[in-house]
Amino acid sequence: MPAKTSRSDAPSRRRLTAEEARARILEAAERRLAEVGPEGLRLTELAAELGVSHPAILHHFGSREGLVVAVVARAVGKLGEQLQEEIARRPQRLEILDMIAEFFGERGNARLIAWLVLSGRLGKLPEEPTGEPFLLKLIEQSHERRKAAQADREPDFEDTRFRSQLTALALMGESIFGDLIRFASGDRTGAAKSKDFRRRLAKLLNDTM
Amino acid sequence: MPAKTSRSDAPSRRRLTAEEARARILEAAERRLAEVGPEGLRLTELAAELGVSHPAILHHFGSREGLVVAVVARAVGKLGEQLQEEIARRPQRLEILDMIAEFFGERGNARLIAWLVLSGRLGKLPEEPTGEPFLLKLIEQSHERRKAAQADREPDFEDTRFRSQLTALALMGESIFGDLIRFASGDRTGAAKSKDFRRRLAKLLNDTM
DNA sequence: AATTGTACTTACAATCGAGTAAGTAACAAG
DNA sequence: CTTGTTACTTACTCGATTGTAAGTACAATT
Repeated sequence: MPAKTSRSDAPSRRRLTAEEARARILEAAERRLAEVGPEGLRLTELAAELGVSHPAILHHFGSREGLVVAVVARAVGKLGEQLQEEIARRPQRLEILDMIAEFFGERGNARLIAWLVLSGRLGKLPEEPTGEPFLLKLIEQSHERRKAAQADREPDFEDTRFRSQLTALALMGESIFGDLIRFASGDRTGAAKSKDFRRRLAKLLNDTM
Repeated sequence: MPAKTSRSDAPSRRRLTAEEARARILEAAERRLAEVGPEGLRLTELAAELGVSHPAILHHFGSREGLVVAVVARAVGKLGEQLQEEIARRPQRLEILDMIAEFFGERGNARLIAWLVLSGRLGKLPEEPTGEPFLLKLIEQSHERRKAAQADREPDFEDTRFRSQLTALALMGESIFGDLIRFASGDRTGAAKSKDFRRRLAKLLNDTM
């Protein structure tokens, strides 16, 4: 007899709308994914954390992989939005770096992206999940600023793009490998050193602007 | 009845020394690890690739995790050695970058390191697997060169260290996220662009030396 | 109030992968 | 040749994990 007719201690079960349930699951899954990666995600574990049974998750996402895909789609969307939004404020260089670093580091986004790239879920052609080149606007804005700063010799756009790519790669790298590289360099580790790295990077970029 | 008494078609089985066998397994495991990561490594799969049964691997390494640890230990050792060795040649800046990039990229070492960091097998205190700060010598050498290049104003060692860290982080980041970032920047992808990135990075570092 | 849709449950099947038990044969040493 | 060691095999156990089947209860609609 599968599923008892009635549970004696049932305190009138709560029932979420599909949207609410999906959102709750996505959020928890995203957190977990940044920690353990797409291979490490366990449905039973996630379900326990949410206080539901694991088939509930399967009910909403069809399969484990379906859940992962959904998380990625949402994360990529959020990344674009947040970046746009914050950049609209046109902050100073170091401020931008701190912002991006915060986005990458503290919220575990660099880890998530790294997991996805390594597991082949992101960055492979046909590039579907990545969507549009959402960094391009940021680079264009940066280029405008450079042009304004030095009216005499026109800066090369390709150079601006390179500098933006360098920034992105350095910050992503820093948020993942930062302490490892510092240790290997006989340096001290930790958040203060991370901040120091950003300050020096901002200075280097400003000096050669 | 476990294990038949004799195989009719047995063509006099080859038998490797423990050392040979371990080396063979380590090499294959390292390659696989860079591809699928420590969670993705399957003993049966690896064994099939090597043409042995999977308990043979367990015989030499005790457990799956034991194999992973052995691979990491060997990889870290090799990294230090190779780096030392190549640096002893005192090549030019771009040459160094290409060399490191080749080490990171083509041989999948950045991927391997990334997997290990993400899965918490590398970079955690107490830093045992990392050993000594093997980048320090490289940085010191770089600093000597800077001092020689400009006898007038003495360069700051911390600045040299920063520049080395930036280089390492940028190159590791590039070898993993390079194409993703380029795509997001509306740039073209591929090895040529990767090379171009290195050229620009070398130029930036030389110009601000 | 009856009906219908669906969010969610328990129980189960099926698979897959690490690790074990026991035996076999290759090689070295006496 | 005999004997001991050990590299390696086959056959298996056990646990973990994804997915399914079937049923239950909550909530909206009529």
